[in-house]
Amino acid sequence: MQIYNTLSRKLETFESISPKHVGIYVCGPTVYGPPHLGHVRGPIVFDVLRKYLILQGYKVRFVRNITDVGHLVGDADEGEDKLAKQAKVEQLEPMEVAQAYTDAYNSVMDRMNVMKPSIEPRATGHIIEQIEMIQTIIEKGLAYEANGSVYFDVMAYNSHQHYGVLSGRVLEDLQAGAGNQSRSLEGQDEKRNPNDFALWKRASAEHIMQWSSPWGKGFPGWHIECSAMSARYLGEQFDIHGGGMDLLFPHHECEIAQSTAAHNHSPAKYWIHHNMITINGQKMAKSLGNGIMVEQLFSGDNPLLAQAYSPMTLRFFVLQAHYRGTLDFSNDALLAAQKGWSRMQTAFKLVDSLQTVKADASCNVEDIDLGIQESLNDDLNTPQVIAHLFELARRINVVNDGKDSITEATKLTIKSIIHDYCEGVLGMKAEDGADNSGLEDAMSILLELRGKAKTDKNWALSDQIRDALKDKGFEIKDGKEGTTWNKI
RNA sequence: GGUCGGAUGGCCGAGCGGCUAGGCACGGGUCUGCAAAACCCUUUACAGCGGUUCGAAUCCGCUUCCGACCUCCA
Repeated sequence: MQIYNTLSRKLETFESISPKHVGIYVCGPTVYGPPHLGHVRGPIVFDVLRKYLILQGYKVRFVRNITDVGHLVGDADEGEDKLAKQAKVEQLEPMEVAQAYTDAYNSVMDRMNVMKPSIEPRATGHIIEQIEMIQTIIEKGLAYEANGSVYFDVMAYNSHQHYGVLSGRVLEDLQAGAGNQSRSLEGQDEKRNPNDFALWKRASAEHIMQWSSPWGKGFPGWHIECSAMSARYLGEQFDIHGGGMDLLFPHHECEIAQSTAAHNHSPAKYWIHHNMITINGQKMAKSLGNGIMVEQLFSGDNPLLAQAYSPMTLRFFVLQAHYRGTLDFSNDALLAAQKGWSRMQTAFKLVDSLQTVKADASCNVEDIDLGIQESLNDDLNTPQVIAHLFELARRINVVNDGKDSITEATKLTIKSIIHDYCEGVLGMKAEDGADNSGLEDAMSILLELRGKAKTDKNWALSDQIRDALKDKGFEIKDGKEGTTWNKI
């Protein structure tokens, strides 16, 4: 498989560090608010990657953290701890806030059919590991304490290593630009160099979340948690580190610096970054007020939405774009995804009832099977995979209409393509009202009555039944072999 | 100001030197009491200007727009 490595800015052939085992670390959410659309892309993309690796026979350990240590809020909020701030507003304990939003996040992940991480470590549960790692870095002379805080010494590090390998940033540029847009950060004057970043921050008295450390009461810096937890669960060197492009700098750059400082080598072999979801061409951000909560999408309760969309529609929508490009969100785009996914599902449900022939079948499906594998191997090109699946749906329909024929073997291949790639790798599972118990009987009575009305050419009545059922969410279809129904 | 990405048909989105995805919407048809569903057909788009090439949406240069990031804010 070819995969784009941000570290080299090139497509590389994926080779796991140890045979048949893959370690993946993905930066998880900071749980200080309900999940929004932007939170959804990364988990889906890396879920697909994980599932594809599993399909290829790899044993995957997938670690996704929960950041429940609040970090400093930006300029407007006077450096108050994010979680602590929200806690005051809501009159809750910080950990209660973190727990509630962690649950909300995981619930969304479940509904979107994102596999649970193998390990889901919390930052607050790994304070000791973080402190130990900071100590190691200090011992190596690459960090220093100042007034109860510890900073990473970027200049010292850069004299032996390259600070900027990942993001392509040059230290001089950073300094040059620093005066321009940079905010006035607390404790800036304690640093030896403005580029130094915090490993540990001294906590002020009103800071709710704080821990004892060799440097006094405080809390860990933003970047150190991922370094400490990935090393703890995946080792000092692991295969894949994933995250959003917005984390590339400074977060991932700092992770590399910290890990390299502590362990003498770069932590991850492949760095994979997905692009952002935009609304009207702009990144979704709280500060821009254009965020759509995932719950709102599922309920339709947002001015930008004409209706509610299902979790699988969202997933399909995300997968219809390549992970490295931005994806522009709109109601129309979601609607298109919903209709497309629905059509594909309808066709795939037909497979079991397809008639087969012994020989001389006019329809074959090998090319699709191969095409999908090629697309997946080509930097996880899910839009192409979906295009192939639509072609498969088309062929199924043609066979179903009796205009083409397939052998039993082809039918099995079709089933395995759907099973392995659509349900498996893409993680698209059928969505219909599973709870139809008793409904069948009631419905057959209605349809019988309607059938009678039709025989009597009482169109008014038959249409009335059909329309009324449609209002309630049941669609009636008159086919050649009788009438069928399904939940919309 | 610095760094890095983009600009593709009505919309969303692949493609990244020749074979010109896919979905949705639109139009025509088959089927149908009418619908729905399904199938078939139709529609040659790549910001602008130069250049390289037998050949460019794809490579190079310039221009114009747009976006992301720039240190404690996924």
